[in-house]
Amino acid sequence: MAREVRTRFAPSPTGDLHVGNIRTALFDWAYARHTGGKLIFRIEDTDRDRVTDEYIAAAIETLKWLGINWDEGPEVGGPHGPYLQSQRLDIYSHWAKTFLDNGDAYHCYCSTEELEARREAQRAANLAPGYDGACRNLSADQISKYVEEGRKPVLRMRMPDGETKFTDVIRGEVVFDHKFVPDFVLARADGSPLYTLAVAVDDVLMKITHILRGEDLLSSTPRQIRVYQAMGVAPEDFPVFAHLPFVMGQDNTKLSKRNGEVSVAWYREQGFLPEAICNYLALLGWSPGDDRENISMKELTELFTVDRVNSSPARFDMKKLEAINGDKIRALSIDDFLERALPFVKAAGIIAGSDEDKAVIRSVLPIIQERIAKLNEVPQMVKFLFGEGVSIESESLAKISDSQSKEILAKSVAVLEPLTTWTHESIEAALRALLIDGMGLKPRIAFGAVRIAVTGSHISPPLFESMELLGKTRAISRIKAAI
RNA sequence: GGCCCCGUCGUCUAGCGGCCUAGGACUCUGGCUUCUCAAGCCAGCUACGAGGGUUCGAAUCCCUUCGGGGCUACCA
Repeated sequence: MAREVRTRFAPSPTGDLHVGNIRTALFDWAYARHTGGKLIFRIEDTDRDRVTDEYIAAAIETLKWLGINWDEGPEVGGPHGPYLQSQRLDIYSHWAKTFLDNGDAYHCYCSTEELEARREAQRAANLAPGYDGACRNLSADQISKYVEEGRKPVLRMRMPDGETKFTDVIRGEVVFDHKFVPDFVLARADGSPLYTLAVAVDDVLMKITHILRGEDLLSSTPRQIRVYQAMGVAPEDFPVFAHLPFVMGQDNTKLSKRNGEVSVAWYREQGFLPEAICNYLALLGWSPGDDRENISMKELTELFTVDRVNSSPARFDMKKLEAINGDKIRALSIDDFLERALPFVKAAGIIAGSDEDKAVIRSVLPIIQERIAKLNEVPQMVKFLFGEGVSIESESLAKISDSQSKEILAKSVAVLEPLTTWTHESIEAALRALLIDGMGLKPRIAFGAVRIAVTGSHISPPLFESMELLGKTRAISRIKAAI
């Protein structure tokens, strides 16, 4: 019987979770859900100088917001916890000692300076830089001499001669000659574990069956496998590896803070919908195989398979994200749209949040829904509905300063004031009869003037609907004010 | 430098030997629609990095080359 799939997302939160992390998390999640397996969420915080509690909390919050949930990990717990590596130090110490006792690992007394000097020499000689094995077979005398010098040893894993061969689901068979995989450090001189130790130990102990991660970790796979072997794991129990292609920035290097917006928090603030971000990211390095591009989270779990993941890197394209975001916004029900838009309107200081204010926003949402691509555009579109008067943008003001515009506005007031029913139909009928049929004006000229007077801008939601929502009194007084 | 990964329109991709004079999406350009802006609809531009093979036949397989990226820490 096939083992139950157990994937894991194991970030090292040294900052806000970024787009690349999320793409990985999304694939891990989708694969677990697709197979009916489990997603384990683990925090790799062995380097506590760089990982803070704030970042960890933010990572959890971001994942939840995106709709990525986990079966084991922080908050939910699980049978293989704890899920923060900083709380698993005893476990790593145990294995470090075991490796040392078994001779799989050894103490290395070389200083950082010595190592660096030798690496430089290797590089200069066109050799593969890496640990030269100086401390592999130290005699008792040498060791005591080093100890007397006050040197503190790091724990280094012994890489035997030979090669490591494994099948990456995305890249096929990959082989690394150990000549290019030097003995690597497992634990610092102070005994604290490094990623190389912790990641492998945890994947084994947490019974991870599939490791989907960034391709930058491809070359560290032989080291990880070496640890599995030292732990006594049988080859058939090794996890399956799948190294995901990078998400690249505009300059075609791995997406980072330097070449694009990477923080998911930033995208959230800009008004991108979580389902749009996930949909877009899912399409970066993966496709369902047909021409579908609008994919919900549920559909993703149904369609996602690792063998459909691309091996080549994908460039992040903000334009496409915006297009998808616009589609998702248009697909929202009005109530849902309202809930999502409200925080942006409040943050802009347009409303305080009374039920009355919400009702006004809700009334205008249908006519602006297809006009925005991001939620942060909502405030600008709805603000004309608040306040008695309206301040007219300077650029627009110039367009209604001429005498013809004044005439249009004045006559408009005259036909609007007698109206007994104030609906967009009645308003349009009155204005059309006057300006288009009566005065023979071009609609864009005639309605443009009224639009500026009423909304304060030459760009606005549909005019007649806007006037209806604004109410007769305010609409007319604004027109008068502009004359 | 060494090792590894990657290479289809500007971008994301479909394609896994004939269905490809290479399809879709985003972008861009033009048009239609139209009260502005959008949305929508239609049309157009633009790609198999190069060179060798294998084969009746290659975007698809192999080799070389060029190009891009990653790794090369007591970071992850």
